[in-house]
Amino acid sequence: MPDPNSSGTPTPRVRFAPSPTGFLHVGSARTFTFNWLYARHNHGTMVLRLDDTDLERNTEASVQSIFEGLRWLGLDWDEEYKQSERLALHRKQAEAIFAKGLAYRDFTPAHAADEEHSSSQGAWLSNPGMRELPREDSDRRAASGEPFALRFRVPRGEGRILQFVDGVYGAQQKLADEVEDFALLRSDGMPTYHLASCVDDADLRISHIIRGQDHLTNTFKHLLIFEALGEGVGVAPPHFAHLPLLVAPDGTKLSKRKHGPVVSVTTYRDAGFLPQAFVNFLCLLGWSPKNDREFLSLDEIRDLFTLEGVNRANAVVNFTDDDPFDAKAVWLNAEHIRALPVEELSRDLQPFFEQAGFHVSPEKVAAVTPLIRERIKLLRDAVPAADFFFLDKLAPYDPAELIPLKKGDPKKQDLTGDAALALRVLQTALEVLPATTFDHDSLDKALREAAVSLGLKAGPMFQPIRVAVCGRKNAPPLFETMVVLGREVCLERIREAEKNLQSLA
RNA sequence: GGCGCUAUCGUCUAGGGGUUAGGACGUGAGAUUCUCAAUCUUAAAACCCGGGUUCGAUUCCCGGUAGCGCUACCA
Repeated sequence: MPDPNSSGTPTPRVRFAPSPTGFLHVGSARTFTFNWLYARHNHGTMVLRLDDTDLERNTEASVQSIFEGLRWLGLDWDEEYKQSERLALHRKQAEAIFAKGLAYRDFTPAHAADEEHSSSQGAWLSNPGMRELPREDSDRRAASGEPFALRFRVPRGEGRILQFVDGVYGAQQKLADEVEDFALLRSDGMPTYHLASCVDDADLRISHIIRGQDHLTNTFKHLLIFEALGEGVGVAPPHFAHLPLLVAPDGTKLSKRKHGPVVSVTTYRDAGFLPQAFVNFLCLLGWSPKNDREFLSLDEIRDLFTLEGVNRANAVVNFTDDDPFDAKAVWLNAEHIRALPVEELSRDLQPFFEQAGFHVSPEKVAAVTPLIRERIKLLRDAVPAADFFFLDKLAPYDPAELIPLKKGDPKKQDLTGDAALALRVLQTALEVLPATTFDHDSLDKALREAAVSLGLKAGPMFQPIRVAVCGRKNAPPLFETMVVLGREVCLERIREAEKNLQSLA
């Protein structure tokens, strides 16, 4: 790691600050990923901070599920904090801000405030009665135990302009008069998000805040808080960079309530996404390497990642009712599956077979993996793609499948004649196979020779055997499949097929 | 309502004062193969609208429209 003092710019410190109110959301996963990329690209520090100041909604189960999701992504972090353990600091800072006269106590009961705000036509900006309440009255009421919220005293009537340069959206400014007197402390004494987050960002010396664009306008409030923090002139605010939001096809922000499990990273994991594929997909939503490449490894993304590459428009995650996954995510997953060494893929596949009830040896899975690798897009596809390798007895299938169809004209099928042909194919296979070595080349040679002797092309020759052996028409290449299955299983299944075919005729 | 942000194929995006507006996914067609898949070729598919500025705007500016976000004692 470079010495922060050796260059003009210190190494960045970024943070990901989820609030544990449910499972890890794909939007959160992307925010985490972008922070991680920024940190690792710049040799900085990644901080994970649980923003759990909302006691009502936070649960331990959610904390666990967020960690689970983050671990699955395979991205690490360097420091870890829990906001709820830092309450003393938040309160102390709130008091300091109050002591400076930059905040005031608002004794309006919470529910009453709600009504007032919603009934007022224009935007609610402040509570003049409370903002102007003399200090002695305020102290007296507080001392008597009357509950109050602490509100920031936003500068008014001064024409004060709040401004910052966003790393993605560029120069931003807003009149302070248009910012409402937001709460710092709730009436139960707990800090709000705005206060806790800024206090912690300052205390943890966060240099860059990279977060969702839904915080863009909140940033003006945060600027005010940073200014109110610390001794004299306040604390220099960190750099801000806001990320375009991930939205559903209906254009609204992805939400757990509205869009269900499709917004949870565990849904992707359970369906058999590879974490690197998922991360690859996430990065392409709102960021571009600008080199026409889309299939990228994590290392490549990390090397290419810059804030300049971040787009400003919201990105649609294109799922439907029929298919919960964006087609591009699925395609990328298939690409990453093919890029994986067989041993690794085989290891990743094992739990999916187990879960489907196939208690099969790793050796068997390893043998099957190369045969299905190009035929699956999600890891879970491996189960239906490979089940016939593991079944003792094939599931019943339509014996008519054993009969090869003539191309282009399935209706003019001479069913009985073709059935007889298929039967001869199977019988021939039964004659040839016992004497054939079960490796690819020998099977290839033996069966092709048999085809010639029957006056058949490869297609009509192989289909009956394939269906007999796999129980269906679409399957991996025949010879490799037969090798994995072994001679005994193949012969047995072909005999069974022969029986089925005879019963048909 | 107020304030802010955004606007290129169906989706993700590149681009940028003069281009045949590029790529990817998906979709259609074809090739190849023992089926499927993979692969290859190919087709259809976009600059929100209106004004400016300019010799020339999709690109710059303004306005409109639309979408999104914030407007909580949620984060």
